[in-house]
Amino acid sequence: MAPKYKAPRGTQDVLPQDSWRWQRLEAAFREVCRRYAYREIRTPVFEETELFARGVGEGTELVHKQMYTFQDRGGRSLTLRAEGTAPVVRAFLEHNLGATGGTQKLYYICPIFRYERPQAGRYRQHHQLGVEAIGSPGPEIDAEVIALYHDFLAEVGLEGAVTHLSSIGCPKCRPALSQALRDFFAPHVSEMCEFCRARYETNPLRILDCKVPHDVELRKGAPSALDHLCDECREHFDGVRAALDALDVEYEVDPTIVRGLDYYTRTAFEVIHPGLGAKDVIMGGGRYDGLAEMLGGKPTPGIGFGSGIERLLLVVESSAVGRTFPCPPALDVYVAAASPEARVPAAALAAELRRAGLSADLDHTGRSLKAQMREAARMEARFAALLGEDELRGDVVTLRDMDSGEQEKVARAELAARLRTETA
RNA sequence: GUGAGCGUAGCUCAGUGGUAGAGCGCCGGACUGUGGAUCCGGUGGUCGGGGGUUCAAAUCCCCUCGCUCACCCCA
Repeated sequence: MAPKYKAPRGTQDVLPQDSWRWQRLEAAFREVCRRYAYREIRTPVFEETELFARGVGEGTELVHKQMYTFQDRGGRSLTLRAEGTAPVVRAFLEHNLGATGGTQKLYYICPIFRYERPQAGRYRQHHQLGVEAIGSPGPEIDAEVIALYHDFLAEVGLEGAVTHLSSIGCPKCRPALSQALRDFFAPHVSEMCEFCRARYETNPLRILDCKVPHDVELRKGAPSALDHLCDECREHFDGVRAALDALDVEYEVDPTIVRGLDYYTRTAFEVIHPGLGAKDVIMGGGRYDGLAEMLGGKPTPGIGFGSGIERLLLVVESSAVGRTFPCPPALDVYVAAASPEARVPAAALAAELRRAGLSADLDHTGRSLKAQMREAARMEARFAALLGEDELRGDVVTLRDMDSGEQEKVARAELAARLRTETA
């Protein structure tokens, strides 16, 4: 016990017995992105600190105290990717991806770093899969992005997720909403929980997101974010709803949705999956029409989402989907040496089978035949190929079906072809 | 950043002042060339780390690190 080194706090190793789930999830996402014609973008794992500070917002919790920031040897301030959208928009601007006109549709699967206290479904290094559609202001693209995610969940086989949709307005209509909320809550400030009293000052929208029962009571009849949208934002929101209906995407209108990053405008959405403790949001996203301009580019609308892979896997493992996920790949054949003299020929046989496209393994530690057979069973090998004195003399192998226990002698020259048909 | 619970074998855990244990796993044997069943044997721990109290500490006290959950916030 007490090994000298452990993975840093809030990070984790994905071990071989788990990594196949990651691969399965990522493959499903790539497949759905392919159908929707989103193409992968890979950005650096660190960026100039300024990118996040500017793009995400100086006053946000994320920038204020959650960034992994360091100085490199040249004195530059760099920050591990704290969030998925700003780097993608930076790359979009840097390489002038908008030059071709139309919408740039991009997806990513990458690690995200935030200095937070870890808990269920929250890590200092976690991984997100997400998309960004840059260049289109219309509500149709908002609906497409949400539909893509729904199709992804269907591809994974996950049920029970609920999409919450709202609009948080634009810089033109948001001040009116904040003022309306302050007016409404002003008589009740002293009754509210300590956090909501702070929210009243900093961001009254967040009072709508509070879970304290008394505060939930207080906000009955409170102004809704959706009631104070300007005409353009209202029209856009209605357009998103109409497009979602046309695409047959189910959702709930939820005006309590709040965004933690400054760049969000208009459409905001979250996908919730219940039964995972306090962290039940598996996907969050929205529109960011002002971001490109904030980063020094020309005004370019955009929308996207990020979804936490660790949380998705938590949901998958606690639901029936775990059973529908394909099992880890079984081994085609385990080559067992019945005697020390057979070990080198066994290695040669394994190499031959591998070159024929089969997955084959064998013992490298000189264990007994019994132990080799145990290992074959543990690895869920479809077949075991036994090689001993008799087999070497007759240029054959004893082929054992690990499920039925039946075995027979097969000419070595025919083994690969035989196994290929049996395991096809 | 705040609060609570927990750190004993690879895993799950028992042991609350007196020689560190069980089950599972792993290795071997019964079956001298054959897995998943059974039985037998074996391997395995600076009891998270440091300091203190005591004749004696896994056990009591202090500090520290880590894990877990919750708050804040978020994927």
